[in-house]
Amino acid sequence: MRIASFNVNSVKARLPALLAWLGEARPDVVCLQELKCEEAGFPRLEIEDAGYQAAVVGQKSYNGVAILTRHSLEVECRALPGAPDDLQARYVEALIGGKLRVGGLYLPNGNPVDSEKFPYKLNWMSRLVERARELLALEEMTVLAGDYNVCPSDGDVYDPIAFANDALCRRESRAAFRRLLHLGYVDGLMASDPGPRRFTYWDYQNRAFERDDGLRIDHLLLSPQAADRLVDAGVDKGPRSGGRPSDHTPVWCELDL
DNA sequence: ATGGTGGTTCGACCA
Repeated sequence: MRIASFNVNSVKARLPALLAWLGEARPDVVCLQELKCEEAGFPRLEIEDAGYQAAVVGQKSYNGVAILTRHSLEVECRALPGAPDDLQARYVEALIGGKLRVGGLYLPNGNPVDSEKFPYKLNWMSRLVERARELLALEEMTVLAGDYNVCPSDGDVYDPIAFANDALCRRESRAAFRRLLHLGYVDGLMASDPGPRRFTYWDYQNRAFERDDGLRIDHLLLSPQAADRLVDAGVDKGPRSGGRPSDHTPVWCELDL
């Protein structure tokens, strides 16, 4: 079972590239972020023609997440618990094939750090830690996949000094990410394929991709039951290399179920 | 020193 996360930066603008990648990579499950459309505008027919069911949580213009799968799909959750007045479309959770739980998330960016956006990010992360704790108690195979907007360490940043005060690298952001690891979740890519410069995002500006000036901010966190089944993981730079790319590229892992 | 990219949406915000 291959599970991937892909921030598409508009599912409509990325539809040809997304369909091409689904056809080549044929993942069993894909978590998408930054759909930038409401559920009614999601290209459901085209995705279904490619062989995927979709659980979609959207909003106009910003954010938006989905879980696509070639297997059975039961939606468990359409928002992160703990803030019923938070209408930002950033979390969706589903049971895949009746045996794998997948949470797809788009964590707030948090910049600039002196605005209300940074405390919103930290509050969102606290709620994610609580949900992750609840899920751990179920003792299921679970994957929390998405754009975390956190570089866990300086090795995940092409220029750590320039990003030292960025919301993606701040001590508070990294501490909250580590709380997920301390609960017992495993960083799938680091467990299977560690090493420097495993970036998943490159800015559109300054030829960042060509220079490999990137960040590792897209992550797959595995519950112990899922981590015990981990056989491989990687970053697929193909979609970032093609025409009209997203600024992110997919990260994936394979579980032996 | 400035602006540099791209998406949504049509001025400005977000990343």
